[in-house]
Amino acid sequence: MRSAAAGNRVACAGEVTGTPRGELMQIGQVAERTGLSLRTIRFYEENGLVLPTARSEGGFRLYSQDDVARLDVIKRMKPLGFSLEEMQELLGLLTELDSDDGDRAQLLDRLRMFHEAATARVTALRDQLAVAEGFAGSLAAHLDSRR
Amino acid sequence: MRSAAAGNRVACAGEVTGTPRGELMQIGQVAERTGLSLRTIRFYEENGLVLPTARSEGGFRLYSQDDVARLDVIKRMKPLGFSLEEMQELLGLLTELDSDDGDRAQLLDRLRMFHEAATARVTALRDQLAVAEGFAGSLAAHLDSRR
DNA sequence: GAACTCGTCCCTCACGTCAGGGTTGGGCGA
DNA sequence: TCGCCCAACCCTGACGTGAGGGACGAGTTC
Repeated sequence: MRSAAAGNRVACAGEVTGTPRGELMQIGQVAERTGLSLRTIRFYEENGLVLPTARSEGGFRLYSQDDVARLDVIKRMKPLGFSLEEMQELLGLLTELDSDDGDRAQLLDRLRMFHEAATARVTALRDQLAVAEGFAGSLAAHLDSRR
Repeated sequence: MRSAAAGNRVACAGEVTGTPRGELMQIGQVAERTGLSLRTIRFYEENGLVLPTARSEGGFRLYSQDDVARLDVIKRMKPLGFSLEEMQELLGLLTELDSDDGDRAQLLDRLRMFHEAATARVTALRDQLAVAEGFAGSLAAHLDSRR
């Protein structure tokens, strides 16, 4: 299905491979880079998580390198089981901290709460892992005894 | 919410604590024991995972010790991310193996496949945990540097 | 009569999937 | 050089799914 060769953009002079910095890419390329599905990327936009930097004349979404970075952050957050709403808040928090304009102390406080939630989720994940390992082990035991 | 004290069954003579073996309990007690919600237990029944051993005259679900054991198995499977359908199959498999009647070799083969799937899910969980730890760590780093 | 349970209904979340149509840009004929 | 075609890509909108959550009015049990 995915025919990578049939790109509709000819390589410019000096361009070696992939998309050069400063260029915008459309959703398919972003999906390839991030490993997210088109639907997922659009869904994140619907929910205000990552808005494409631009749109083409005809309405195609055009993403910058920064947009892709945001998507990567989301991808790294996912195993923590945060809701989209929480991810949105955290993303906003991080960009606000980068461009210092808000109430620094309050921002850091909120960030600390996220960190607490994250570590809590990590221990929950560890517990889940232990249960999972236990179950897999008991399956193995069943197999051994019934051989 | 969960009022443990308000049991609607009076203790019989000779009964010290909890529900004695051989007795049936209704859904609330089962929920307490398993840590599953009433809704979840009913949902599992709807999907053929755990049917109550009996019903009261008036239609209350009545569960045996074995039923509770099945629910516990499900609870232990959950972190592996199996679907309800898969859990149903695995439960059936196990009971078929206990009461030996079917094609033993084939049953064991299917069990082996479950074991493989389980170990695969375990490694996936480990990966997720690693990502989660990484993210939590980067949050901590952010906090440190912005202090 | 208080606590418990029943079945039924709609709600949520994070997407998947389908349908039907529009856009992009290279290539080709004229 | 202009126009058109075509494949590949993309759009919106709507409905479906999995695993339950929550509420409700009525019935049951003790």
